[in-house]
Amino acid sequence: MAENLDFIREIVKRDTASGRYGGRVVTRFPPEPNGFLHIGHAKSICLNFGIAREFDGACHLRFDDTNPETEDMAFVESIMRDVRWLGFDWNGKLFFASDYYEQFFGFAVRLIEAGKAYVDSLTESGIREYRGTVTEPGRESPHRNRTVSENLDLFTRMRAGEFPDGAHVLRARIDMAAANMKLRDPLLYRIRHTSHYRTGDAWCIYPMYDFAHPLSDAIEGVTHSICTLEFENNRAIYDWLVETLFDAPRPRQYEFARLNLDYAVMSKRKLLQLVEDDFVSGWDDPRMPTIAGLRRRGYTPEGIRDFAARIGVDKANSRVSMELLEDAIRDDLNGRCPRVLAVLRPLKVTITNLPVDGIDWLDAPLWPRDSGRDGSRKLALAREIFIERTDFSEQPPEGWLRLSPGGEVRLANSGYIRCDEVVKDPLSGEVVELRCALDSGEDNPGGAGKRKKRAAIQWLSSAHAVRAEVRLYDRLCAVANPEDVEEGKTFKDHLNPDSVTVIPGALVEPGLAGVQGGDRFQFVRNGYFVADEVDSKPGAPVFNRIIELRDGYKANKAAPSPAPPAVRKPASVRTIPDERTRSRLAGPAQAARHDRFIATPGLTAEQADVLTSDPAVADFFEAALAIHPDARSIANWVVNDLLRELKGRALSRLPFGPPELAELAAMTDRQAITNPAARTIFAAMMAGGGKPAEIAARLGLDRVMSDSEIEAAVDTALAPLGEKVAEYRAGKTNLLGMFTGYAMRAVAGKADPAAVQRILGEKLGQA
RNA sequence: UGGGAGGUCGUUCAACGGUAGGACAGAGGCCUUUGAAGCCUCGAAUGAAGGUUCGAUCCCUUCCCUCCCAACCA
Repeated sequence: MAENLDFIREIVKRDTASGRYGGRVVTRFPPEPNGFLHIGHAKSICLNFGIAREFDGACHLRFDDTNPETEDMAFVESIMRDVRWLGFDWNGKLFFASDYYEQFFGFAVRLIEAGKAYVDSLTESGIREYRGTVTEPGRESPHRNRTVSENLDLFTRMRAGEFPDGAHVLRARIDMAAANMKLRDPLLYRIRHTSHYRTGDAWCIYPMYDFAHPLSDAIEGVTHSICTLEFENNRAIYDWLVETLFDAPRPRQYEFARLNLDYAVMSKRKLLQLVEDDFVSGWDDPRMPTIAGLRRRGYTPEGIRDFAARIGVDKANSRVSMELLEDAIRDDLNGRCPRVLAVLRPLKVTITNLPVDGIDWLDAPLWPRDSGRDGSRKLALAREIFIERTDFSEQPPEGWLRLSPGGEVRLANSGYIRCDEVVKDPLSGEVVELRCALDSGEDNPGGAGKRKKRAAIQWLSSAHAVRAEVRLYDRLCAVANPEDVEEGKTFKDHLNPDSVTVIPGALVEPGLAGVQGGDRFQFVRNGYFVADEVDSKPGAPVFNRIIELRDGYKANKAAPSPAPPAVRKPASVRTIPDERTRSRLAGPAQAARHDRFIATPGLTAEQADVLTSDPAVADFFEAALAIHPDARSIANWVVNDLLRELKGRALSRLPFGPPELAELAAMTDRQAITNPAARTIFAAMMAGGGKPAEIAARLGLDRVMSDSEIEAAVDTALAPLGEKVAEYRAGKTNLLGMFTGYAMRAVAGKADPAAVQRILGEKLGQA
């Protein structure tokens, strides 16, 4: 397994090690069957199924089908196909939220019976009004305090179909004033007199995502429920439900950043628009970022999985550049595609020194030399051939390695041709034929020098080449971030009008006439191509360009990309305790205390702010200060160390009090213990309480090393680092930090850092 | 403006208090019967300010910036 795990795998690993779920790891991929999967889902699939695979667990495929209005069996099937194609298997763990409807109903009834859910009869807009806003608390619905029996009666009748859509909803009774809007009595059930693609008309009430999802996870024994960032606020509901309805160990939700790709749109809504407006040929159009589209485009599951691995998993919103995907795909294709010749835009070349009827059969390897793979096919070389129109230039730019009037170029797998004559259409002036002479192609060994460096171009005998349709694809969008559109425009205004180029008259080797849909090749110098699954027919091949080859020439000649817009760095702001700070203080007593702290020698204004932000913290500080009257020292402990630990718990539940902290500070200040030792002791106090002096004695931290002891320790630490020490002495002075780290570990907190550094400096100074 | 989550080379991910590293992209070079592939070299970052520490990308504080949340969608 990889050295550096992403934060989710880190959690899974920790849970596995601690036996939290008895060593079980169960993830799930839970799509709603209302559309096609896209590359963003692939990230999630690779994550969920990948974790299951790596930790010897299971990943369930569960269809989150709780909305009868949008879902369909066809989507279920396409999703299953796509997951399998990507190379994952749910091993029979196939589930549908709709199979849990009866259980869901039972859980809802339990919630009602416990007084934790109620039937609300407000209208949709009424509910919205009562919910409040992000800055104002909501108000309780007039129906919030219905009796249990009334709720039960209403809910049962909702199910029985006695009410029209929208008449009632079931809501969790949580907190209408919660700062987290999601917690303001979230809806659990709504009435929908609509047939469901699986349950038909059996139900007319349907559970909401926030209800169905956590329950499904818990029912299936999911351990790690991994979803995208936009569900962070929903986690509170998730936890509330699994905690009130299920026993430990409960599933936990973790969120990661969804994938955004440059030059692509990823939302189902937008993708649907592209299909409906006929901008693309369908969900599997080779330009679509759907799995079906990528498959038809010729992308490989291996390449996509490699891409998913390369982008990693994190919580930072990001937009991955297309190049990363393309590189992963190209990398995979490079190892698996035989090389063949194709001429996309043919230009006739007559080789004047070849006989009219003569044919040379050349042996041409299918794989590049460095691949180590064997295999070849015969290539016919005749008097009339075609080369790529773009491989000839009448007025070649500097550095041109291809053909030009009077110049020569190598024919792939053959010799050199020299362009003796350019034939043009008298009317249009277009070049229609080149008349060239072929020579053996050998350099003059030891002779008048080697030939000039030349390209080796693709070509095809006109009598043997087979016509093929070739489709070249470019990015769908003209801008990197189509989600970010200016006022009055939509993403459709930024679509690339030239995202596909069809070349009906391309030429390929005769061996490609009978390709099967899905066969992939590298057309030398033109890129990787796949025979189209749908349109390619025996005798009439159709190829999609999967991806171009990297092109050093084009890259060189490309216009320099415009400098990214300068990001304005925010001006730095100095913190000054001001009126705003004071207004945050809870009442005049705190304000008075704030004044007093500011006036206390050794305390900074900033510390005074922090100390008074919570009266309990201020109390703690003052109590400790009374025992060890060094304001600076106590404040540092409280502000830096105590506050950090307090993030997870209340001050009242601290396993020690102000006297212990004061004692710790005092011991440190009178140098009875070293600073590092004090920190170790603090950690021990946090873990289990106790007196600092006793802990110090127990851990052997109650004495400070002598210089000779430190020297011995430093020697030991430095011993295996000879190479690094040499580098240091050679001038790599930033290694000092590393040496200090090793040395500090060696003295285990029993030495004064200053002394360690002094001795270290002496040792390192010695040659 | 309430709550939540984020901010490391151009991009993306590492570094879990101890040498800021990889990949993609970029520049230069080697090699080459693919201007491919491969190989080598180089440039390039911790949002800001304070604080704690021998030492801070990492811990504390404040500020700035970005994203998410007020569907009977998921």
